[in-house]
Amino acid sequence: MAEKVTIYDISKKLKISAATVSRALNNNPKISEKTRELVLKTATEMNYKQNRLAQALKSGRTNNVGVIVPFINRSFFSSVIRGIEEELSPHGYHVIICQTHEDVNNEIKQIDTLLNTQVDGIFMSVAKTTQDTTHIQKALAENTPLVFFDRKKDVKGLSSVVIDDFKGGYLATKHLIEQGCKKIAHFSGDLNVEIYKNRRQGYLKALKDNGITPLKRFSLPVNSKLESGTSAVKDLWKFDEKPDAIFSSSDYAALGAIQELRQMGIKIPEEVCVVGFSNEPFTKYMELPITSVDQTPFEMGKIAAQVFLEQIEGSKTLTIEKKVVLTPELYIRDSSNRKL
Amino acid sequence: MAEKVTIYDISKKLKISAATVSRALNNNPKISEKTRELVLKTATEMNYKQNRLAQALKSGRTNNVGVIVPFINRSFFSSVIRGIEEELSPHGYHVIICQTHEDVNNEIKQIDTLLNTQVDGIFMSVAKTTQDTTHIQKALAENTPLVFFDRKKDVKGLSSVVIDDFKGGYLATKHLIEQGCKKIAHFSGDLNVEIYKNRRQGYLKALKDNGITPLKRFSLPVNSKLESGTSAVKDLWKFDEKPDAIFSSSDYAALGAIQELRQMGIKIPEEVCVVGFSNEPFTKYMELPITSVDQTPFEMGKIAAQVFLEQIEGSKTLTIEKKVVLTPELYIRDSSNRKL
DNA sequence: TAATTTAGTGTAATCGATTACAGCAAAATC
DNA sequence: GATTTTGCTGTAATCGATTACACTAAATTA
Repeated sequence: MAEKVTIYDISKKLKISAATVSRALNNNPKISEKTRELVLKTATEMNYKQNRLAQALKSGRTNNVGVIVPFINRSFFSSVIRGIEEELSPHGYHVIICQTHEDVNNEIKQIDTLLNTQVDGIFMSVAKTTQDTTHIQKALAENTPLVFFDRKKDVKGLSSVVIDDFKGGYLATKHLIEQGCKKIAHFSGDLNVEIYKNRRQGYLKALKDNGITPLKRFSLPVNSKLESGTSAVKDLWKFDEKPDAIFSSSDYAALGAIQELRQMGIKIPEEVCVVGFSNEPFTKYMELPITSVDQTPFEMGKIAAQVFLEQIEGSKTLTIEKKVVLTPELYIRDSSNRKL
Repeated sequence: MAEKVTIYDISKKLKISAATVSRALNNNPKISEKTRELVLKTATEMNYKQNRLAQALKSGRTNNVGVIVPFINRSFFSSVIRGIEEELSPHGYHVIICQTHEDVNNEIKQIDTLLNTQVDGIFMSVAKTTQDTTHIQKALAENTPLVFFDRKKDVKGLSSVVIDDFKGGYLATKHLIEQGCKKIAHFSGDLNVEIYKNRRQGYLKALKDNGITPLKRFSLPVNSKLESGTSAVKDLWKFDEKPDAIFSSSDYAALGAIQELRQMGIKIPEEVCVVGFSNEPFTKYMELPITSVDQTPFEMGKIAAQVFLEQIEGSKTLTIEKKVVLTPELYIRDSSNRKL
C-alpha cells in the first residue's frame, strides 16, 4: 500500500509531460505560473515525495557524507560528529558513520565503500596505526573532498582541522610552572602519533622557556587507561627525586595517577599538581575535579563541516587545501589549582 | 582524472554486452566460466567499482539505515549506535545518524527525509515530548521497518528493544533495602515519559514487597542535571524525618545529591546510600564510585539491529512485531555498599 | 500581412545496473 | 539427417528524475 508516487503519476493525472512536472517542481522559470501551481497542488494532494536516489544517480550528488572514526562512542568523537551533523543538516546532508577500531585495514575498507556509495565528502580521524596513505589518496583521485580532523596525515590537496597540540602541551605545562611546580613529569601517548608528539614538544618548550631542564626519566609513555597512570606513578616514585607535578596526555592516565597518589597519601594539589588532556566529561564531575586541556570537539566538527561546504560549493576544478588549527582551552580545576 | 568505470566500459573493451558483464559480476550461473573469469579479471584491471546508487535505484534497496536519537554525543546513545553499526556493517549496511534535540518537529522532519532517501530501515528513540505518532506511522505505511530502542511508542506493527525499567527500579530499591535502608527517597524523571514511570513503579513495588509504606514526600521529580539533585536533597532535608537512601533515575542527579550530602557532612554510604541509573562512565571513576543501573546500550543496539535483519530478511509481506526486553544490570559500588 | 521573437511544453536521451525475453549455435536426442 | 534441448549471450525495458533540443502557438515587430 501507499505505493510511491512519481512524477509520471502526476503527469498522467494532469495529462502533461513528466518533464513539465519536473520543471514545475524545480521552479524552472520557463513554466507558466498556472501550470506550476497546478502541479504543486496536485503533488501535495497525491503526497508526492521526490526519489532522492534517482536524483542522485542523475546529478552525481547523494547529499551524504561519511565520517570515519576509530570508535563513535568515545566522548570526543561523538561530539565532533555532532558538530558535523548540526552544521551540515541544514544544508540537506546526511551523515554516515563508520568505525575503524583503530585498524588500518578497516579504514581502507570504509573509504572504499564510502566512495562506492558516492558520498559527497569524507571526514576522518585516522587510526593510530595508519602510516601509508594510498587508501586516502583514492578519495582525492575520485575527486571526493576529504577533511581530516584531529588525527591527520599530510596529504597534498587535503584539508584538515586540528587543535594546536603543541600549544595545549605548552599551556598545561606553563600553568603548572605558574603554580610553582618545578619537577614536572609528563605522560605521553604513543610518540609515533603526531598529536602526542606535539603535546610533548609543547611540554618541553614550556620547560625550556622557564629555564627548567627536562629530566629524561620524567617523561614516560602511557596509554589511555587508568592502570597505565597508576603504574607510571609507581615507577616515578621509586626514585628519590619525586616530581611535584604531572602533565598527562590522557585524562584516564591522569585519573589513575591521582588515585595512586592519594593511595600513597600524597596531597593534591598541595604536593603534586595534575593536569590531563581531552577534558573528558568525568574530569569536571570528580570530587577533586581534574584540570584538563579541552579540544573543543563540537567546534572542530562544525569547522570541518564548513571547510567541506566551502570546497563543495566552490568551483569544482579548484581544490582547496585548508589547514585550520584551533586553540585548545585549559580548564583549570582543583587538581592543579593551588589558589595562590 | 580517474573517471568512474562502468559496466559499459568493460563491455566495450571486451566487445560483449553490458548484460553479460553484469551477470558475470553477479555470479549468474548462466555465464560460462571463461567469460566470467575474463570479466572479473578485466574489472579489477580497470579498477571497476559498482555504482551502488544505480543498483539501489533499480533494486529499491539502498543498504542504508537511519538512526534517530535526541543527541548523538550522549554516552548512552552513542553506545547504542555503536552496537547497531557493528552488527549491521558486516551485512553491508551503512548507518545514517539524525538528531532530534528532543523536539518532535525535528523528529517529523528526520523521518521524512530518511524515508525520502529510501533507507531500508529506521531505528529510533523518541523525543521526550513526542505524543502523537502519525509521523511514525508513515514508515509503516511505506513499508520501511522501524525499530524503537529505549524510548518507544506503542504502534501496532513496530518492534522495540528496551530494558526492563520496572525491574531496574526494583533491583535498585531492593538492593537499598538489603543494605538496611528503610526510608528510601526516589528522584524520578518526567513521569510522562514511560521509562521514568516504570522505574518509579519498580521502586514502589520493591517497597511494597518489603512492607515499607512509601512516603509521598520522598518521591520527587528531577531532570538529568546535577543541580537538580542538589536542590532535591535540600528540599528533602528540610523536614525532620530524613531519608536514609536515594534511588535516582538519573546518574547526574545522583551525583548532585552526593555532593550536597557531603557538603552537609553526611556520610555515604554509612548514613545515606545512593543509587543512580544509566551507569554513565563517570560513575565508576568517582572517588566514591556510584552504584548504578546499567542499560546495556551496546547490547541494545546489537539486538535492535538483529531484529531489523530478521524483518528485512524474512518475507516481505509478513510484518514482524517483536518486543524485546533486556534485563538491566545493577553495578554495586561504594555509594551504596555497606559491606555488610 | 509576413517575418520574427517569445513563452511554454513535449520528446527523448541520460545517469548505471539489472533482468525478462529473445535468439542463436552447438550438443543431444530420435 | 531432422528435431529438440541446452548453454550462453544479446536486446531492450526498467528504476525516477533531469535536461538539451525540438516544436508549436501566440505575441511582437517590421
